[in-house]
Amino acid sequence: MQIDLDLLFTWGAVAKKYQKDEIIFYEDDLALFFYQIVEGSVKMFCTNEDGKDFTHGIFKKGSSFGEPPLLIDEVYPCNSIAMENSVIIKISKDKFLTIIEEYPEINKSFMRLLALRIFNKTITTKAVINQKPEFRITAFLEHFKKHNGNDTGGKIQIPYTRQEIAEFTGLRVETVIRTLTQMKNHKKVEITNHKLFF
Amino acid sequence: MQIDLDLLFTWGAVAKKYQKDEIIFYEDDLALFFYQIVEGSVKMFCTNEDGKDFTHGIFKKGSSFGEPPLLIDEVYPCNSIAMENSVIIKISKDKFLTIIEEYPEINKSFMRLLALRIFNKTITTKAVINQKPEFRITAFLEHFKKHNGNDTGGKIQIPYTRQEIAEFTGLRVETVIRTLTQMKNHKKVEITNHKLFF
DNA sequence: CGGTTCCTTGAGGATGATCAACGAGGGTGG
DNA sequence: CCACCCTCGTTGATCATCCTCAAGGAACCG
Repeated sequence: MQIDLDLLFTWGAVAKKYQKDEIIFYEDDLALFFYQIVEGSVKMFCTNEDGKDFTHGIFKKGSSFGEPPLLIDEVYPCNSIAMENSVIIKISKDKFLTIIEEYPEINKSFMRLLALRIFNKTITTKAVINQKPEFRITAFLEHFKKHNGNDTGGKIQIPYTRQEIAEFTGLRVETVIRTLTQMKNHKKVEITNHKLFF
Repeated sequence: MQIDLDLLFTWGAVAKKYQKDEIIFYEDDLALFFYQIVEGSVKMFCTNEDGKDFTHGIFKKGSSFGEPPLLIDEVYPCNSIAMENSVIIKISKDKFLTIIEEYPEINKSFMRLLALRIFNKTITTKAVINQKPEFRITAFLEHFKKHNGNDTGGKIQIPYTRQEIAEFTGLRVETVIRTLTQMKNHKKVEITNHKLFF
């Protein structure tokens, strides 16, 4: 979703700069603000006791993130971090809740956004529950392509490192590498100069 | 969420009986109706190519289910099945969308429901991504207790079979059994007469 | 060209899945 | 009341595979 910036500022929002790798909020923080990315990108992730990160999602310019806990007086279930130098607009929970009550169009598109998130999480869960690495990776690649692909049907480059793919799929780097090598041999992906195409 | 039954009937909803184990909708069906349980309970699940089921959620009397695809013109990502003889009220997508536009209170509580679903799915994903069976099972048990527990802090009986726990956690029955036995030895659960307490 | 980050490979081990078999309980019908 | 069946719980042995640890190579950038 994208709420108009002027509208947000009218309601008292402020923009804040975050450096690359700066944490925006931590897991277990109480949710107090609505965040929308003006410039840059943000990753939501959590770390388990083994020190292994899992990426719940990446949000780009124009997207909001971390809204669900606002509506149910909950704490954040994961951390969020700026993946590059970013500008993020924030507005207090109360004002955000007022905005989605006052503007029917925003209300509708926000509701659709939530529905889409649930839908995507269901798909992700289906993929991640599957033990086979190739299946998980393929699901991730398809999801990426669906949301970022040109519709020509041709292969597109995947702009993530093996480590990042590992964090998206809940696998280890080495497993990702070995699985991608197999997939390359089976012509399911292309790898040129270590760059991955799907 | 619970929409008032009279209201739903006023808008043209109809109630339908489903036998135990009857499928309500299939994965990949286009979403055309809003469903709310009047009597009985419903499971959303999907089956992977190994024939292993994963349970995405169980919905009880008073709950609605399968709403997200309605809002985004999508197909269902999983199947739904009546877990017992049930009565379910259904109303067309268009009428449902009108209702949530017309009634601010319903709109708000529906939005909160969606937010809660996202929140819970995030928690579930965190648990399921963790390879350790004990962690996954504990997360499941805690989730169950949180939503069904008396607040006395005492142990409650878990009304699911080992197979059902396996389907909730993405593990195999034998693994669930062995893990539960270990947890019993470590006093993390109680097992009396094969009944499980947490 | 030195450092950093990312990619790759190999060997070994841990562990969950799989397969097979049996036990336990509850309900039903004779 | 008992025999039977059906579902659920349990156990053991074996297998497949992902993770782990360790090492080195390739690309990129100042």
